[in-house]
Amino acid sequence: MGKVADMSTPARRTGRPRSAEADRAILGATRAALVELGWGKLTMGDVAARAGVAKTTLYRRWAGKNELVVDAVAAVFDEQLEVADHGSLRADIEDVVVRFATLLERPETKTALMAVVSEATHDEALGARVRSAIVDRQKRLVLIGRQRAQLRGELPGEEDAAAAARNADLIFDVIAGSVVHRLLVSAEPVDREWACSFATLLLHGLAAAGSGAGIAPAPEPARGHDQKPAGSV
Amino acid sequence: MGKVADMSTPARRTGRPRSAEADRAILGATRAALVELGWGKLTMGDVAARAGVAKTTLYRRWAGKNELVVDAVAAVFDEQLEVADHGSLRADIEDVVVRFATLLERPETKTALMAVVSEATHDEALGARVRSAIVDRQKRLVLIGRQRAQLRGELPGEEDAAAAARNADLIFDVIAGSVVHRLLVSAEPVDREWACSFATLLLHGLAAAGSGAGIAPAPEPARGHDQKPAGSV
DNA sequence: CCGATTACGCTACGAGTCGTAGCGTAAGAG
DNA sequence: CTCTTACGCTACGACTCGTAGCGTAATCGG
Repeated sequence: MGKVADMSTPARRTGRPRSAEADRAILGATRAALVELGWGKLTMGDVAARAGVAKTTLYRRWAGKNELVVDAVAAVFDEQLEVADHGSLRADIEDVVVRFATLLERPETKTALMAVVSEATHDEALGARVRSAIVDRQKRLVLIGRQRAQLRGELPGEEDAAAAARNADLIFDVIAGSVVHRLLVSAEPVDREWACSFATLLLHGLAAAGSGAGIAPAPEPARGHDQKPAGSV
Repeated sequence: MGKVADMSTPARRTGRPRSAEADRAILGATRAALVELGWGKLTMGDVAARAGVAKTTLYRRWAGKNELVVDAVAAVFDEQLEVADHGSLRADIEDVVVRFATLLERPETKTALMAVVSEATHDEALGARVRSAIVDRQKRLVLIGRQRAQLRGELPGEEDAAAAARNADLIFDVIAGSVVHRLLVSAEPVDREWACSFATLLLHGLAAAGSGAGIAPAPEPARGHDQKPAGSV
């Protein structure tokens, strides 16, 4: 199921196989523990007890809390990957926003995602794992939506492939970031009204950004890139 | 100096006063420890040692790691609150984006913010503290920017005060969320090019969203096809 | 059926952290 | 000077971590 980084065990043909049911039990127990305890108080021993598994079994499969939680959450994201064609770009955007918000409102994901991202700032391998297991799968939805919109004539086709990729990344960061921030930082609901306002904002931005200029791209040399870090450490 | 939630100690006129220098040393040591160790491995004992302070002193002032880190990070955000008038809405947006990104690229904030937000999903008091100490101060920049743009005639004035507030919240979530996501989740740089693309997206969205409709807000459950943007932009 | 191999459950362990209590001392307030 | 509070220090029980060792269970190749 999850087990994203198990490519490293290609040769294991003999011996007792690992219990697939233990995997399910462990990941489920991890999600349950996340809901009740939160990231900070979640312990490996507790997860093992809930799963009816020895603590050592956990460590045989995952290096630690971080990796375990990534896989536990990734399994949830696997469920929610389909998105129907709603006939218009606006409807598709609103749908993906509400859908993503619903996913984030689940207490398991809510707690875990931010914690894992935080840990990933020191652990590049963990970051890569998060991106491949969770982020990239969501990004696919943006690509699908754009393709549909282009077929409908709602968005202009891309001239440059590189620019298209950059644009898709931008849009994904805007959508996912806005929803996450609204929900987890501002702690306010992503209801249909908000989704509608957000979609309106995005639609106009997209229509313009795709068709080239419109508002002057700002004079470059005007100001330097330099900030004042005002170091305090 | 954060100390956001010390309103609860009004009556302490007698006795030895708390060392203000200890506060500075502790918060500085916390930031340094965050850089080196990250959230996960940061311990109260370590912070105390770095600050040259007894561990008990830490617990006399903060309930635990969460509260301590919030204040330590909030102090950083205090430094970076000014924003100059760059003459155009686009320039102001790009500036605030780059500025915010610079702040988030500092290893202290990078690590701490997400971790604290994660913990806040289980601790409403902590969430409120984060919002009042960090988020709301950033939100002020959005309000200032909008006011300037309205004075310049770049944005229409608001009819409804409630709608104006909702709109400001939306814009703030979009800006902050997008930058955070780009930087911490996608792990890609917020350079001038990205800021420019983002500003373009946002500018067109703003111009349209402010002037009322433009793209039909879509019917509720049974969504049909919508017309394309009326090109008022 | 039989060894070889691997996974599992269990126990135990040292190391490290947590948060608190107790004590004597330092520093302002009245 | 006395009262009150903060500080540094030490020590403590409780807990978590991650690992090691052991006997047992399951599966594969011959």
